[in-house]
Amino acid sequence: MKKSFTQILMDWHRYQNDREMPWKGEKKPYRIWLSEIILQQTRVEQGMGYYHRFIEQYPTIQDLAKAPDQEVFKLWEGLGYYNRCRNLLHTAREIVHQRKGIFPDTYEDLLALKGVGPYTAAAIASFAYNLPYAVVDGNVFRVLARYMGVDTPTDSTEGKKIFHDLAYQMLDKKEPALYNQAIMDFGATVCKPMSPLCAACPLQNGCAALSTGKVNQLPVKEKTLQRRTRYFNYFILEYRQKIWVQQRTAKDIWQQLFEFYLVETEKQVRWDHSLIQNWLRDQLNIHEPVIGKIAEPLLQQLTHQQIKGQFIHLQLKQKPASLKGGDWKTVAQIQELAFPKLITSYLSQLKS
DNA sequence: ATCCGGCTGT
DNA sequence: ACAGCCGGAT
Repeated sequence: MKKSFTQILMDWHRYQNDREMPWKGEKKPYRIWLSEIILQQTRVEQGMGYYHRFIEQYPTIQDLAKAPDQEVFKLWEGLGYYNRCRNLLHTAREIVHQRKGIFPDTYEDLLALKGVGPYTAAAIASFAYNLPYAVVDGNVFRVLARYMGVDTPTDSTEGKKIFHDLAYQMLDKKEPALYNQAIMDFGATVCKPMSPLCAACPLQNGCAALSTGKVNQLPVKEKTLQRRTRYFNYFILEYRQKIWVQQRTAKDIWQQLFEFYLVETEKQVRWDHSLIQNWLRDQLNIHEPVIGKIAEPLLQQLTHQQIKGQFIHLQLKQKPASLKGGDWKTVAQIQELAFPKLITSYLSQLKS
């Protein structure tokens, strides 16, 4: 009897999969949920350290729920997609306060949690409770698209349905947790996006893409994202050992993170002393600033935008009355706040 | 220097 | 349908 896709995958997982992750085999829903939220849009290697720090600092969901926002954001700093952090806190508090700390244990209830979509609900349902839900993530799209030779775009409405149906069809209904882990690990280590290991692949015999030479063309995506460029000019305003910072609250990138005084411009500005002086005088009524370092612009690539960030250090002789919405903080206070990567990487390169 | 991969909320 | 980050690979 020929072995099925599912059986081959399960055998590979059992005998050849040596990918280790700290949450593998984990059964506590809190830990599984936490690891899945951290791993959304994030590589395992990058998320690992964050996972350990979160578990150490917040061993239970009660610990997380009672933590101050700012502390959690600081721990999340650098991971990106800061909405995930907001949703993480929201959901922790909801579970503790509305559900007596008891984690939901059905797919529908999991899906209703903020920050939990179909993928994460299926992951928690299967890993924590061994319920028969198939995860559909980028790995699953890739493995199924190649093995089955499906060229329907994965980001189309039709494609989503096709791949969900296929994923459920292939799921090992008796061992959903093991199967889901198997297919994702397989996609990550064998059926990789670039240079997949087809020669050593246990599924090579039945692979449609391999036999038609289309491995490198699958999976298909229909949308190519558009990027716009924005210019963020940060004035690092210093007055008596304190620096002015504000929290980002607008409906924009980096919500709830902190930043220095921001001047956003349409185009690259070539800042020189007279331009800076005029700008400060006209916009903030600041006179006779001591202009320090004018750093080279830094690039930050976001999902749909490219940020060109420039930092300019200024020491002020008087406290400007016209600054609104922010605060003067000491360096020690600033270290407690979470900043976007653009800013933390600028600050860290300052020291070195 | 540029490209690529990775889910959820509105 | 579209917007949100970062690191590693190329």
